[in-house]
Amino acid sequence: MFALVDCNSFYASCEKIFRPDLKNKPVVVLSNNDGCVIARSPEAKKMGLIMGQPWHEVKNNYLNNGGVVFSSNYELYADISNRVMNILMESCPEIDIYSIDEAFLNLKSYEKNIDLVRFAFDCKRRLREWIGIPVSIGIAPTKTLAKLANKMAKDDSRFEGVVILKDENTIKHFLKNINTEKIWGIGKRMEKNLKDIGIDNALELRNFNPRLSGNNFSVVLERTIRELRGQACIGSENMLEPKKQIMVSRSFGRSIRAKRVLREAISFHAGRAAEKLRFENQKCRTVTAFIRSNPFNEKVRQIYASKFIELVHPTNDSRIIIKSANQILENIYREGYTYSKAGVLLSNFTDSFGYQMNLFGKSQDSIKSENLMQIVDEINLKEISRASFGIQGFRNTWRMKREIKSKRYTTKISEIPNTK
DNA sequence: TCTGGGGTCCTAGGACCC
DNA sequence: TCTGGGGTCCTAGGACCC
Repeated sequence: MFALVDCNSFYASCEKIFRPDLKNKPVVVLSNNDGCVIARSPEAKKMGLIMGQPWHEVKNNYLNNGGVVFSSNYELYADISNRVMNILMESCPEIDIYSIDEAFLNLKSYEKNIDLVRFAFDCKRRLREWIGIPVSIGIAPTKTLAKLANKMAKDDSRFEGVVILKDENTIKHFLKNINTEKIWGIGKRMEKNLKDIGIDNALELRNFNPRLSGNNFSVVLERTIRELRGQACIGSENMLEPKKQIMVSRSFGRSIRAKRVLREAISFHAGRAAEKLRFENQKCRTVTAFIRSNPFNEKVRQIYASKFIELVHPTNDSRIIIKSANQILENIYREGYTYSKAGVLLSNFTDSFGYQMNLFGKSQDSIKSENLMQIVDEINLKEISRASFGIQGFRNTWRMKREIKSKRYTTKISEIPNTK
């Protein structure tokens, strides 16, 4: 059996922890640039706000009706997430952290010896009392079913946040009332394809044999079907798996035309990406950069330009990565367009300990590079100051908007809540 | 005026090889 | 007039996820 523990309206709940005055009030959290709504407290959901809705469309109405809003504060959310995961790990060491706000617990080794209902409510209570985060828990024989059980726990208050799907008949009865699009792994596209051949709910999908149909369905769908039948196909992934790509991209606070400003933004993102790469103990061989116009603005001429560079030697040196990204920019930049976003993607990793060196081992250059990067990282990590590279610029005219951010209550000594 | 960011996996099709 | 068969590897792009 797997348990899926999922935090309710995670970002909004994080904001409420340190603001008891916001209890029972609608709270939403916005994406970068204060662009759209990405988390809504139950009260905000009731007001009809939709996930991903552009903020400017709802702003006035929402605020006039007493709604409270925050820019995203990822430092806070990451820290709260760690605390949640640590507590879960104490309940069940075999944990698979799936995202910032949810984790699968593999209960296989001791499900026979514990009362699942009690286990679930204990977890829930602990997270609520010790951290202040409300969660929903779904337990079922496979991850896909646990996901569905979780959704049910969340949507129907009668279950008090916990749903356990165990015996065959309950599962069948339950699946009959689930639309296919609600299933983990079935998106808009697949839902339509299934509808075209007459499959509308999860039970029908469960009884479907994709191999017998003339349509081309991929192995992904077959896996989902088997999972619905109770056959676990999505195992416990090793959470320590290294990343395969690192992306840093941002929309600009305003539209940009000048190459000079793009250069700063691209350099900044490249530097950030290199930093992340070093923390992963990896080196990359491919650097990709892109710039694009605003796809939502029909009035401007559209452009999406991207290219990549293959490096001869794998690296995580900020200087090389920044330089490569700028070479790409020189290449892809076209005058006369208005740009709204830029980004850098690193890929093709080798871990930074073992890779093919030249005949005579490490060159002086690479030792110097490693030492320099280490010092840069230390300065930034300890917040002694901020070490950056000249080309990354100081003007920051492209920086994003983040006007209503809460404090870093748990990670910054000067921002600790003050209750006087 | 104002519409996020960061990932993974899979597949088709091209290049290349014997 | 006639022009094989089978394989691997890589990449771009699609679909999906939170």
